[in-house]
Amino acid sequence: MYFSKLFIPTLRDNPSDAEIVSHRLMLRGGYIRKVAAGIYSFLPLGLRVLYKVEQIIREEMNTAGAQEVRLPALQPSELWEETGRWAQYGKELMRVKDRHNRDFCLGPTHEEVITDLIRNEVRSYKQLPLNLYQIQTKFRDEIRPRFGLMRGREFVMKDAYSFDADIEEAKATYQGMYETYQRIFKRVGLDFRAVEADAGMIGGSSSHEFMVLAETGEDDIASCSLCDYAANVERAELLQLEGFKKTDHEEAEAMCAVTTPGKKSVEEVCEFLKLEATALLKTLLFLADDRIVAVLVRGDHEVNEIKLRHQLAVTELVLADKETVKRVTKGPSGYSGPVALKDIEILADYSVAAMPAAVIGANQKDTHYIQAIAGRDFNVDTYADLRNAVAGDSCPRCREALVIDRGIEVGHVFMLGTKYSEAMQASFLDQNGKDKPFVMGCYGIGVSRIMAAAIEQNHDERGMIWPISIAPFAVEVIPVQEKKEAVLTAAKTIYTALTKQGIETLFEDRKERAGVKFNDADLLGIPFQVVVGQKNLEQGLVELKDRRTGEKTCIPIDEVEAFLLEKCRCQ
RNA sequence: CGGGGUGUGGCGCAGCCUGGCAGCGCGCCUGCUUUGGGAGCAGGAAGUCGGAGGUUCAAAUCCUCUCACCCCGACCA
Repeated sequence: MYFSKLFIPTLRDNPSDAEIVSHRLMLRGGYIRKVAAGIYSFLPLGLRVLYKVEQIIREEMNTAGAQEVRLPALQPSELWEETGRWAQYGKELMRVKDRHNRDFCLGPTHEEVITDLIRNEVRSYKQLPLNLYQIQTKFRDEIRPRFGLMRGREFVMKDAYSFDADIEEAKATYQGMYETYQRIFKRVGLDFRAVEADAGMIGGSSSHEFMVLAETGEDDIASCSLCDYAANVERAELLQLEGFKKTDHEEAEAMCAVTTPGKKSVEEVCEFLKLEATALLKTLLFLADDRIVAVLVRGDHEVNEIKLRHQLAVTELVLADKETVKRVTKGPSGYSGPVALKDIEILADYSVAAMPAAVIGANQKDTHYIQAIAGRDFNVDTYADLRNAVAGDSCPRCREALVIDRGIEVGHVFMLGTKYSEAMQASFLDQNGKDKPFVMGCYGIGVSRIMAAAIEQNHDERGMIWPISIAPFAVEVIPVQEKKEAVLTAAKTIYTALTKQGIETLFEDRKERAGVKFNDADLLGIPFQVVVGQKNLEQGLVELKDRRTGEKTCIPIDEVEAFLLEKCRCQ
């Protein structure tokens, strides 16, 4: 392709509304343009990358025996009512009405539609197993779309759904998809890690996320420094600490009140009392379905609402508002503590049991208690794993220390079981003529997010550096001093030869100065640049630049083709 | 949803406090020169100052409302 013919509107300055590097570079390089918050147009270069990623996914999914379909983005509310998710999905679901005032939504995911399809068409175990996938635009009205393609309201996703006759087969399918995902992300050229995850809104029994390691990631991943355990922190199980002996209440000092004027937050109280956050106990009130519970965690820990939700077996869980706090604790918010909470259930994280004596809120303005001891000064109904893992916590497998990394979720596989098939009465007849619900799995990949993740992991101060498997072009041929007939002819010859070899090549034919071409080439991040210039050409040489290493080598002009063929093949 | 910030030619910004001809850099168009890392000179086109209302002789500037976008948070006491 000729550069001058392609629509590549590059920008010299950084756009003011792009913060993270992938967003900035995609805008600058003319890959995408914003239409509204979280909604983007893909320009020719961006679309080429998107297609590259899609193609890799297709090839691997097909190899794994999955079949591509295309389900509608526009979906009737009835299907969602069947699973209860019309109500459950909340504001994130983009809802629309047709002219007859009937409710529809723009699909954020397709469990309902696919299950409806299968229950209508599949009757017998002989038609199983079945694994269908699609690559399609999804719609989610995110609370806060951000970071360009990272979290959009409209984005491209590959979603697959598997149907098996029993749990064992479904597990094998799940395992197969897990391995397929490993291959996909490897081919795409990402440094990633598969981690245990919570199933969230999709539901199901087990799930794994595929995380691209990057500082700008929105998730925290806990992984063991010794064994291969890795999990999203919202999922990572924490063990009850062993070997702790409860302080002898008789010998311990009695609890007493101290004045802490205006000190509400953990930091303020710590600073005022000259204590570490580990000596404090936070008391949080939650509205869990229709009851109120109190949760205690150490000052430096955070309550994990997902774990709490599982522990309480409730669907709705929100932190209590200030009014509720006042009513229940009879004290102002900021000074809540467990002592006076006689009538409500009190849960505490395992780590609380290991605290000898703690500072707690006194349910009175400007007052905290010190030397408070669980079991003596206040009651704890249940100890459980209720907090997020932090660096240094023990690995649940081998007890070594966990480390925390940031990650971008690019894939997620779920073992759904019969959640959707039962809710929607999707069943088949087994060998014995018995009616059984399908055992399902579902498998998602954020296709457009992969683009962003790839840039987050592959860039320098000059621009993007695409892995060759998803680069919009493999090679860019750049003639300089192109007024000279020989230079232009030589460059064109190389371009034609490379293209003939099936190497996707961009020909920089613009009438720009060399500096402009070089800078734009580096910005666009095409893996190899072939620079054709007068001086080298006189000696039968051209310059080859590796965008990643910045290394420049002069090679004989008639070896360029073979050289690049080799490079493109082995990368 | 709460907090903070920003809207001025295509892009990046100044001007606003203290009201008085709408500016700068880059880009764009024409011409000449230049040509291996974002050229020089000359000429030129291009802006309802996010929108609505108000105050005023006069509003980008002051007031009110509103919309959009970005960042932080998601009630972590």
